[in-house]
Amino acid sequence: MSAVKRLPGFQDILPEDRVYWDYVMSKATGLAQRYGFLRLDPPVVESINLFARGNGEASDFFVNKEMYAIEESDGSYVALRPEFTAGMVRAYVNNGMHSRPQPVKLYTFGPAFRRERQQAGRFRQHTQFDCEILGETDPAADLEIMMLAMSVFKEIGYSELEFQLNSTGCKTCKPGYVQALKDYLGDHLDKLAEIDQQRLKLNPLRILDSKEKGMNELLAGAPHIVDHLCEDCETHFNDLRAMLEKLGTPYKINFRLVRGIDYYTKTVFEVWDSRIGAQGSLCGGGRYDGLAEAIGGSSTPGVGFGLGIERAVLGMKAEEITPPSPPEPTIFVAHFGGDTKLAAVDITYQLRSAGIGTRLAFARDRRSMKSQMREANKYPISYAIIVGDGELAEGKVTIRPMFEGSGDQYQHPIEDVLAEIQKAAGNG
RNA sequence: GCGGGUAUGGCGAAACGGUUAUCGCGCUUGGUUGUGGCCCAGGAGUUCUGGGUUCGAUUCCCAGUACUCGCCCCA
Repeated sequence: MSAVKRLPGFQDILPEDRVYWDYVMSKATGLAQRYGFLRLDPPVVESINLFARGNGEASDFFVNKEMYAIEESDGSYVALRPEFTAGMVRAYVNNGMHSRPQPVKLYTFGPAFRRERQQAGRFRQHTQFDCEILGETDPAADLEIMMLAMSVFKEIGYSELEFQLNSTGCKTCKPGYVQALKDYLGDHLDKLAEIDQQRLKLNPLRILDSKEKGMNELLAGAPHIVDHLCEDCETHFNDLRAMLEKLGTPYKINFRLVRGIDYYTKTVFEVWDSRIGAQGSLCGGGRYDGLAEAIGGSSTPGVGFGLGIERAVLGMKAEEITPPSPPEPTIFVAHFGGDTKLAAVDITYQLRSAGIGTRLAFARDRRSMKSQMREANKYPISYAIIVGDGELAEGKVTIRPMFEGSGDQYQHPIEDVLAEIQKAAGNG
């Protein structure tokens, strides 16, 4: 029988990779806290309605949107969350967080699921760092979200970062723009790929980020949404730009950056690694002033971003950023079984209780000292404590320094081993 | 759902239409009785599966499967 295999699109995060993850997560957490965000973890599973929201037949929706849906015994559907924002807003609404000081600034970490085919950096289970500011319309909140997103990468050590920025308008001005875009593309139907002709009917904004050939040329003459914004959206956009410029933060207006669903409003942004170019999108976010209402809450403005840890780690490796190594035991305790093993166990737990990382040699029977020392040598051990019959009879153990340029081994009274190691390790 | 690429021991590679398929790393055992890193000797691999071509295939062809990259979708 062949071994059970990991599901396609899912991954095992091995110890060597996990240190990258921990690094990203510690930087992100530290920044979020410094910005005054509080952690809130919504559940992994939510009602399908949270994500489907009146988009016609729910089953079509979650099949089309590659969602992991589970049928309950009463015939209703629940889903593994495909993203965080909806759950965060639901939590805000359900927990009456509008009665807290506004805005409410929240962050979280966790897995999200999309039933999609695997490609570079995209998995069926991916892990996100997510931040939201709820209950605030000030573009300074948009700025805060953007700066927080970029700062995570900056702190990790990314060197060439910039924003791609656009506005997606609001229910007042977006329809007018969509019509203008449709009119323009309708005049050039013959130049549209089949897939884009489909999109023209279903979701014309998506044509803006089409990957079909010739789109750069065709879209060069297309209308830009920033020329179609209503007064409110235009002011918001300009205020945000003024703040970015005040901070000297590089950004490019990218009229092809869009959101197709209508509860998205105003700001849309991505953080790009400008060295990688068009494929360099590291994370994205934006404003969604219509979402709370769409899920049945009272109108609450919101802005946020989600950052995929996998993508951040991939970039770290590309940038050759090495995360710090986790602490490892520096003391090794070797023995020869029998009474020496009992003494070794005792010493090991004395050291561990004192907060000293210690590795005990395992051996069901007597094990050769060569083998034990070879084991110790595989780890960053600075002192080996050897509990031998001879020393034990005299109430002593051997302490053998193992770091480079260390001195000779020596014997030391067993009852004083902890103090001796504390002293030696303090100097070493 | 659609399309491209790749499939050799834990990992990275090599080889050839034909006797026991090679190397490095790693793992593991041992090198006299209680001691690391070097060195030496030994140990572990049905060349993804199933067909086909052939006297004979790991090597050629086909299918399947897996992995991978891209498209669709991206809240």
